[in-house]
Amino acid sequence: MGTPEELLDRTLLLTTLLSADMDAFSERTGLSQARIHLLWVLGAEGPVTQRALAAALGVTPRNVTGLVDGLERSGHVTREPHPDDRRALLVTPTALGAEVVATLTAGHRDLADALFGSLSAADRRRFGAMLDDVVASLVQALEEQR
Amino acid sequence: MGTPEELLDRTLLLTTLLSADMDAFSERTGLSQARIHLLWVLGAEGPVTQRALAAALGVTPRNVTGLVDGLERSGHVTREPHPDDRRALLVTPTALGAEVVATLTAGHRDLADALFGSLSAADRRRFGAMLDDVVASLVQALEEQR
DNA sequence: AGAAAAGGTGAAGTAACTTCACGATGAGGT
DNA sequence: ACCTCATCGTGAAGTTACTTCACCTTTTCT
Repeated sequence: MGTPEELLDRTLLLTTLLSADMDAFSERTGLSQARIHLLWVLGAEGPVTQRALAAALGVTPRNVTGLVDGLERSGHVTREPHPDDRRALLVTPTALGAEVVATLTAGHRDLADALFGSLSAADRRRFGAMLDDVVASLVQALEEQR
Repeated sequence: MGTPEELLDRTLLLTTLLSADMDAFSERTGLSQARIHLLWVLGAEGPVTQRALAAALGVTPRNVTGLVDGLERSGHVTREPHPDDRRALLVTPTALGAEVVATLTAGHRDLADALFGSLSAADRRRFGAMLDDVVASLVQALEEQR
């Protein structure tokens, strides 16, 4: 109990569970992970160009075209002309899209409370500090192997 | 600093980084995530039927057929007849496949050490305990919302 | 022996990705 | 003004990971 590998496995278990949580949301809304992710970014950044979305999502611009196509069909976003640049389009959430975003952020908050709300402030600080260390180690490990 | 939401965000960052690490491995080996996952299970369980793989991976048996097709083409596994059941096939790693599995488990160990090796035993225990609590909370949250 | 269940695959379809080519617009230098 | 070059989005074509449904073969159960 408490070996590095056990900790890693438990962390990986956590990631699978988190992804299960997202899948549940996905099922409830009928939206794919990719489209939810796009809406999430849209909620954080407000109306943006597809190019910006591609950068934020880490995918090619061409792929964003397809995702926006789907979200437009399902009535979650619209493509508005960019006021200053006639090449660009501003992807904008509709009322329905904004509603999903609101549900999304509410779910995020609820999940955070469910997971960490019961911890004492001191424990949260300790956990956060350790998490930071782990993240830093991981970033370093990633850079080294490249 | 240290609010539940910040902790969740940092945890999500950790999952992103872990997935980046897997992507890096994927790139190095030229194998997709799905095929690596299959090989990983194969490494843990030894030669098994496709049915068993489907259950372990949480996908349909039909999908496993396709994944094994790919791994067979790339020379990582073979389909051996099952000694007791002529319907079934035993997916078996080749020498190349076994090598990838070995690299995989070595990478897993190295990553665990890189992330948690520098922590004191007491810290590891504390972190593990908190991780357990968080996982338990998450499991409960998942059950409630269903 | 006969029915039902289990193992694997063909066929067909969806979604998320990619690269490459191309048309339209914007921006900078001369 | 003009030409070049970068940038925004999309059509075309292809890959991979998935799904469901139908089907054949073999095992298992009564």
